[in-house]
Formats: sequence, structure tokens, C-alpha cells
Amino acid sequence: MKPNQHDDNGWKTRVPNVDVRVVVFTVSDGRLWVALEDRGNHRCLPRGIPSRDESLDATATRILANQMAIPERYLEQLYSLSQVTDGEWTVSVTYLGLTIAGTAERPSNSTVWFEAEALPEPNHVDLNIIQYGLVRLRAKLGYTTIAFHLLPPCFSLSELQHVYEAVLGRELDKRNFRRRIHAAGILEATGDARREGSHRPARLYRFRAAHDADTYLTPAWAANNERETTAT
Amino acid sequence: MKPNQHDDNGWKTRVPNVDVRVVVFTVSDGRLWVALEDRGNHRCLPRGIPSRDESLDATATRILANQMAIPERYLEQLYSLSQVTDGEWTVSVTYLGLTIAGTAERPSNSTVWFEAEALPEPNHVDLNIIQYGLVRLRAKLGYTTIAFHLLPPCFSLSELQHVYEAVLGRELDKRNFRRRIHAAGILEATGDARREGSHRPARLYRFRAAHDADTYLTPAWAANNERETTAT
DNA sequence: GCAAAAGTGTTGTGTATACACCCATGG
DNA sequence: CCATGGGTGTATACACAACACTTTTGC
Repeated sequence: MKPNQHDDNGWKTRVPNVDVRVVVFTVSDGRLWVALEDRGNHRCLPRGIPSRDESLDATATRILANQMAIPERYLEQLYSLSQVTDGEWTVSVTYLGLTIAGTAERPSNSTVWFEAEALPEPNHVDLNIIQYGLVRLRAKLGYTTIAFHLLPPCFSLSELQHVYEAVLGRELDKRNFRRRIHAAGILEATGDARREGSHRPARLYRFRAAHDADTYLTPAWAANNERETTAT
Repeated sequence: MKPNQHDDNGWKTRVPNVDVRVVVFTVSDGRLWVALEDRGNHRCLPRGIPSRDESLDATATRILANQMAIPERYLEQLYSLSQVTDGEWTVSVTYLGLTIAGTAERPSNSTVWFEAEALPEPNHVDLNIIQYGLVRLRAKLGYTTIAFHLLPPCFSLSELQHVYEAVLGRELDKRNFRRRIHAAGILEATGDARREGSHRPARLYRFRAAHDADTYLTPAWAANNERETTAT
């Protein structure tokens, strides 16, 4: 039995611990990465305990900002599950997070990035959560503009395509991809171009204001219904 | 302050209560209904407290079976949220459930069904959950076979179409609907027909074995990762 | 001039939509 | 024979996949 277990007075076995765990993805170098927290002898998903006065979304943001020094660009709740591990009963609320590679000002030394295809030995629960997060992320690429959040405000179409390819794990046809993006009407050209090699410069784009389409499967009310209410 | 609040010893404000709430839909009489629990002075979503030795899915099933006498056919987790209501901090894990109208053997007298379009005065949190459940159900009609669970094992194509129409809240074209269903290859004719009025009898169908496509956005591991594990 | 990435169109194929009439039965 | 719901096909528009070459630049 571990010290913080209180089977004797009974309450600790009847009320679960609640934690929030976040699967943060980023794309860098044409590959997809997942942030894990380095706890010396093992690595696990960034996690933390919600407090009474914040929403679960806010908890997830706080975990990333304070513990991992990761400035998150996008957060979406994934799934909740109950587990008993080493005698501790925990209900975990899991989140999918996206960020831009290399945007942390002072990278936390407890944050380590792993390629999504070559993860180390996280526990089974965390591994399942990561895999499910990837399933959701891949699915959402198809019908939302979620990929925005993996890119800086200004980018080329090739960069955008590389993000899609890194997440999906397969190559896409350049012409079909560009047609689809243009048809969606979500980009506007900045007018600038970027010269970065012995080849034709790339035109740069930014996303238009209305990014809201990707809150599709996330209930709109989830962000702000977490304050005091009166009804039961 | 309510009696079960323990601000003085501190732990109750630092560990939330956890409950599970289920939005159960059924289709009957061409309309969509939601089950609420009648608590005398108010009505709310069926809810209950998870216990240590069961998964959250199992909690939801138990709530429906024991409290509401509703035999659920389908369950899918919706969303989790944290709220402080009347001084009580609660993390609620919400579920979408489907059932077949009139299948309860001994209907519970605390279960009342309301039309989804004409709900009474549930609290705001529950109302939001119901609306979000409906959004998810509608979305899933399009790309899964979730509607199966709102019908008995044997049914006519018109009955199936009526279910779609009741959930979506709009009429569908009969020929396009039937073509789509047939093209999906998920039905097989029983060979029987049903005579039930002064008109041509309807051929009856059943669903083929492979219903699993609707576990799409629900992680496959969610059902059975809830037992004791060893790693952190 | 050549290597390297940017950029551009057409064609076929499948999928969704709109739409109107005949069929089988009970009374 | 008629009212009622069951059952069927076609034409059109749109979305998606396959596919190859020209452009601009740095060196």
C-alpha cells in the first residue's frame, strides 16, 4: 500500500483521483513528434491535477505552460477513463494538443520529444491515449482546418503539405492537395515569397480569420460552462 | 453550505466528486425522445457515481439498467467537464446512449421521456450535454451505422428511414436513401414481409454481423483498459 | 546548364441530388 | 375502386484520384 492511500478511513477508495493528461503533437523536420515528461526512470504523458476554480481545458493549458513550457496552439478533449494502477484509482481526462516546433522560449528540461513512430516505453494507458490522439488528429485533418495550429502564421503551400504528410504518414499529390486547399478558400496570399535555396521562391500564405470550423466535435459550450451555476 | 461539503478539513474542495451522466435517445412515433430522471421538483439527466472496480462505460450501463430500467443498446462517451454547482465541485463524464422505445420490461417510475424538441427545464449543464449529444448522434448517422441501435433486429426500410428523419429533424428522399443503404451492403433481407395496413407489405431486413464500424470515434481500448495495470 | 523545389490542368470515375410513377394490399 | 404506404431508375452536378511538364532560382 502506498502512503497516500487511505483504505482505512475509506474515502480515498470511494472517490477517485482526477487528473488531466495531454498528448501534444508537433511537426518538425517532416516528422511527427509527441511530448513526454521525463521523470528520470520513466517517461509519461504531461499530466496534472485540476483545481476547483478552473475548467478542465484550463488545466490542460496550465500543464503545458507551467510544467512543459509548451505554448499550446490548440486543445481538444479526447476521452476520459478510469483505471486502478498500483492501488490508486484515477479518472483521467485526456486532451489532444498541438503546438509549433521550437516555439518554447525556455524549453523545460523535463520535456522530451519523441517521434510518434518510435515511442519509448510509456505505460500502456498512455500509449493507448497517444494512439487515439493520433487517430483523431488524422481524422480531423480531413474535414477541419486543424493543421493550421501546427504551422506559424506565415507559410508556403509546400510546408502545409508537409504537415499533412507527416501527420498522415503518407505522401499526397501536390496538385490535388493545392486544388483542395485553394477551393476551401481558407488561405490568403501575403504577397511575399520566401527564397531559401537554389530553386524558385515559394509564395507565402496566411490563414483567414474564420478558423472556427475545427471546433466541430468539441462542444462550443465546453470552454465557458465551468463557473458557478445555480441549478442542480 | 450543504452538509456534505467539507471546506473545513479541506479535502473535499481539493478532490472533485465524479459522476457519470447519460443522454439516452430513442425514436418512437416518428419523434426523438430523451430520458430524464424525475426527482419530484426537477428533472435531470440520469446520473450516478462510478465505483472503483468498474469502467466508466460500465457505470453508464449500470445507471441505465438499475436506476432507469432502460436496456441500453449503444453507449459512447461524449465529453467531460468540471463544474461548481451550489458549492459542490463535480467532474462529470457524459455519455450518449441509444435504446429501443418500449423495451423496458418494468419501466421505472422515475424515468420520464421528453421530446428532444420540447424539453422541460433541465439545468443548463444538462441541457448543453443533451444538445451536444444530439449533435454527435446526427453527425454519426452520416458515416456510421449507429441508427441500428434505435431499431429492433427486424425492420422495414421505411422504419429505418423514419429513424433517420426523426433524428435529423428533416425529411429524406426515399429513393436516394434506399440506394445509399443498399449500396452500403449492411442489410440482408429476412425474406419475410410485414402486412400492416391497406397497402403493399414491407419487406423486412436485418443488419449484417459487422456493426463495428460505429466504434469509429470511440477508442477501441476504452472498454477494457480499466483493470489493474502495473506501470505508472 | 543543372539541380531542386514551386507551380499549373485535364480527364475519368464515383458519389450525392433532384425528381415521378407503378405496385400490392385492405377495406 | 380507392386510399395508403412500398418500391423502383435516370440525368446532372460535384468531389476526388491519377497523371507530367514548365518555371524560377542559386550555384
